[in-house]
Amino acid sequence: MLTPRSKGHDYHHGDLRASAIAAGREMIKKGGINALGLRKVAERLQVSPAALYRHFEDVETLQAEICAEVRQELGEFMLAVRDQVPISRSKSQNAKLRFRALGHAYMDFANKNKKLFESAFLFRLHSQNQDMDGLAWNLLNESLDELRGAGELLGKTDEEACMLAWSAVHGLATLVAQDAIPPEQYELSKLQIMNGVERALTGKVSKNSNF
Amino acid sequence: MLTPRSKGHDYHHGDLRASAIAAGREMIKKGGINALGLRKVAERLQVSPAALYRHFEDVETLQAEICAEVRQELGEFMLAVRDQVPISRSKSQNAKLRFRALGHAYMDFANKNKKLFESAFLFRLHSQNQDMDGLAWNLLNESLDELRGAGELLGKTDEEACMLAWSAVHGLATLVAQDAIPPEQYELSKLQIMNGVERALTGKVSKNSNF
DNA sequence: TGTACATCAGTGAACGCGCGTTCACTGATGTAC
DNA sequence: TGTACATCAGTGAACGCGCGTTCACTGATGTAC
Repeated sequence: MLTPRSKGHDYHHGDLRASAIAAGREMIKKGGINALGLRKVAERLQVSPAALYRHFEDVETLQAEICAEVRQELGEFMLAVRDQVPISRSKSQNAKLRFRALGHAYMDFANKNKKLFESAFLFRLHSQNQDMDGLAWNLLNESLDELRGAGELLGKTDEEACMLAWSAVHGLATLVAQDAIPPEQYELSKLQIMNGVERALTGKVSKNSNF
Repeated sequence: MLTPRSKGHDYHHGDLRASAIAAGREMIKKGGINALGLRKVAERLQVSPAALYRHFEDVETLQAEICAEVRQELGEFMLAVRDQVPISRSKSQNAKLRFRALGHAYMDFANKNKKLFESAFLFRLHSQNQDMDGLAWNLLNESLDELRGAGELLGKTDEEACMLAWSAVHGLATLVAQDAIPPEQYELSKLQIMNGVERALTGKVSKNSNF
């Protein structure tokens, strides 16, 4: 169990809110956004359905909070992967490798968490209607700054860089999450996307770009 | 009414099958895939729910058929837009313009039919699990052949071309369909994608690529 | 330190709803003779 | 050309189901005195 009861008393759950989000997450992970239901979450936590209304206004709120959490996770995963890239001597090389790491992480997350990824972008709270917020988006812009600082973004290219990179990477992520790409073709496709994006941004691609 | 009854007899509908698909399409168009329901379709057509079972095995079949129809429409729209491109003297120019037209059409379709586009790729019949079928995909490959024939695809680039073009264009289409892109930013974004893709494929971009 | 009590997080039963699907049926159509 | 009949596309009533949400309630917790 995610939040074990500390004593023999069953009446109070401990942290029902967090448990509900975790349980809902698992349901979405397995069956997609439609597999999430308030009653099912309650049943899974062995709690009466009404109890959840102490923590969430309605089922849509729960849904939205889970999706927001997943988006956050995606960003954190990208961050972690990027920061695992060994530092290169060359500033340019460093910027490029870190940039590629972000793209890879984004697509890998979608590939490993298909339903979660799909759902996370399907429903948002009204406040966060645009994609141009959130950790992932900020990391991309940070990375483009690094490339720019290293002189790897050409003038005209620069304006387009962000949109192209975002769309291409998000595009393959979407496709793989929806099983529109045969699994055995995924790794190659990922490389192709990153090579293509790098070529579009910098005008060339590092030799032997196998990652 | 989509299929007006020819006489005063109400018992037989005329073409319930086609009407059901059309009605369902409208529902998805307005409210997304979840707005589609067998009973709602029946009510809309002033027909008993059970009548639909003469034409569709179950509600999922209806859903899948509508989605397949939309995917077909998307392809036909792309075809139509591409064939409206005036013929250029240069073979290269021609290939590029026709390629760009396909991309624009794809994204415009998604922008104009957000919910339909979104749904069309969400559910497919088991047979058509992969994206690598359908008119849209074939048109892309055709277009890449034209570019290749005109000597506009470089060796290493060639292998990546298809995946990159598909992902980038599909990516923006997805984003705009999900309202993740501010409407006033759409036209510019679309240009940026096509310029980026063209640069990645050909190594350069036609001057003043405003379309 | 012990008791009274407000607070809060749960219960459990019930609500109405809309859904997909089934079944025995019936009205219209068109074909054979 | 008229009638008998098989075929087929509808009807309408009923089924069970699971859903989100509400309400009056109750058990546990922790704070004031």
